[in-house]
Amino acid sequence: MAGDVYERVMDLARRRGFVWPTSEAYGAVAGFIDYGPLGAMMKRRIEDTWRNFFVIREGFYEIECPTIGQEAIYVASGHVKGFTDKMFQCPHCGEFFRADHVVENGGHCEHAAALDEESLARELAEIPCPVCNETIGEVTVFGFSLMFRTSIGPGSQRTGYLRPETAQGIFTDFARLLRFYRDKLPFGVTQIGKSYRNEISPRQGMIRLREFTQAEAEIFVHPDRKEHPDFDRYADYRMPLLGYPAQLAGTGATEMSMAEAVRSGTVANEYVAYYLALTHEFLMRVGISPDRLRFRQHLPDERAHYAEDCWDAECLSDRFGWVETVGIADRTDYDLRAHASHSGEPFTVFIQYPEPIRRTETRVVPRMGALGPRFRGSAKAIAEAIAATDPASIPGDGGFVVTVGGNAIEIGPELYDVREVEVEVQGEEVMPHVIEPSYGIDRILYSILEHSFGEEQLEDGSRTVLHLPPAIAPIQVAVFPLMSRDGMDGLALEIVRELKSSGLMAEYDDSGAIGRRYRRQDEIGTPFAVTVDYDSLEDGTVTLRDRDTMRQVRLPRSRLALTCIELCTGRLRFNDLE
RNA sequence: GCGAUAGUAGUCUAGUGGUAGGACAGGGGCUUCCCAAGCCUCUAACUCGGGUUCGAAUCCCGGCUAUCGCACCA
Repeated sequence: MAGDVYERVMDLARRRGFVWPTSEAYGAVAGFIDYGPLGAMMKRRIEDTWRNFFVIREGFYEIECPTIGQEAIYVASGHVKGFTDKMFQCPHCGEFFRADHVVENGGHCEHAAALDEESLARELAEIPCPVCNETIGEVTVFGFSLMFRTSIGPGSQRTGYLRPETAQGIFTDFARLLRFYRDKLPFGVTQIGKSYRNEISPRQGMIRLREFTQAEAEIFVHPDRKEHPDFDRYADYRMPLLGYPAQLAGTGATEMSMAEAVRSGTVANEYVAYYLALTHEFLMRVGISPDRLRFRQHLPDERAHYAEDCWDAECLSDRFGWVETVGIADRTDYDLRAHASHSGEPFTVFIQYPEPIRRTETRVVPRMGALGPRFRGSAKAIAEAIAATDPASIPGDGGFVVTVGGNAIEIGPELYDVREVEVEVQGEEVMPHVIEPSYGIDRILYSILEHSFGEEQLEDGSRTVLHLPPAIAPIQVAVFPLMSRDGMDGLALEIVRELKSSGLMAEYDDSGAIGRRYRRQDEIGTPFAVTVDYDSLEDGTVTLRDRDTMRQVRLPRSRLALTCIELCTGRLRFNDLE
């Protein structure tokens, strides 16, 4: 068969209804895909497995925010400014360039990224084009935003953006989420949904999409307590880690336990290590092959300046090489701090001390008995101003001036006392740090297809198989009558109904020879096939066939549904039945 | 985005300025059958738009998509 693995996998995906180009009736659009019947089913199963890990097991409730957000959110998050490239087109040769890069390389300016469009255009006028070498001359510099922009409501009064990541919804809901979790750290919140990036030139199939699905968890932790309360679960979990020193030295990944990884400083803290291991377990569960999976630490210049540590789970693709499918970062308090300063809301948690801290402070205490008669209605405001005065700023002779309502008021020593006061501090406001595991569902789904894709030579011919885990396979059980006569078809249909009512996705097929039907199901990854034959009519047994080994066992129909459920949930393996 | 190349049933492919053919897949039947068997039969295509021409799937221009190279990839 022609083509590389990517081509053969995508051909299968199109033909059998996993993924195809969008809106082909009008010509497809690059960077957008449609999930067909089997793909949508498989994607949902991946998402449900993810929910099982993060929502059910970790207890991080899922929320759902709009995909359109008002401009202020993305001004605060830095996307409006940082997610834009200033570009221009050479009027002579038509090439597009990053304006700041050309200006910097032209030697005219050292920090061109800080210049506005007009200044960049002025600088560019004198510079030769890097491609055609003509002096650029008069040119327009425009911002190319990777965010899709839209307007909210009639009259285009309000700018909105399609979210470039799901995370911001969780950050902007922080105060309500904190209350939901009853004001305690740590807590985690998840969201699965579409995000949008207007990529300049998306050309890697499902790998770089303009609309894609993210599954993100934001875990809010105390900045000084990055020991994971459940770290024991993964302390001895071993997996290969490719830290940045190893990348710089050109050595390979080192296998180590998570406890060792934290102890040796390879991974910054227990939280990051915990989610590295959880991610490893998750990816294997959904069908990523462990020998085509690695965890790579970001190099210091690759990492965002605020991130304390950042790792990517990368899946090996035959065509694309190592593809980033999951990012796990300790983002510190960067996001919450940004939203706090832009919104004016606190974005902090009040952490009560185990014991209140008592200390003595020197305070200026107003004498209300003297202030009241003298200042009457203004006395309260003046007393507050006096109390707020720093005792150290009061000159030796005792008099000072406070400003209340724009009026300077002379305060004599008879109006206040300076004395030692005992104060009790119950706790402090803390801005949590954020641990963020962020999963690219589309890339994971593609990687699973590629990793599970097999073309096998058999004694008589060949077969194409997707070795999908049963929990991910779109269809779990196929049911065939050996022949569609003598009541075998009726019995098979009855079995399909029974399996479906047990919650399994079952499919009936009586078309063509039995071998052909097995092949059809192999190709879409259906893990199990049930065949109804003449014996079934006699004694009520059926055969159950395993996709990967092509072996069969015979079992009574009465045990079929439960057996299939146990096989699909992994409580039972097929060779336990043999 | 720029440049090069390409686009024929679901898939692969033949063809060429004058009737678009095959294989596989798919549907219906026959066969009665446990790993793509056989026979009959049916469905189904020239990427889209414009131009040249008596006539265009074929030649020209443009769009779209794909592949490759360049640029881009927070």
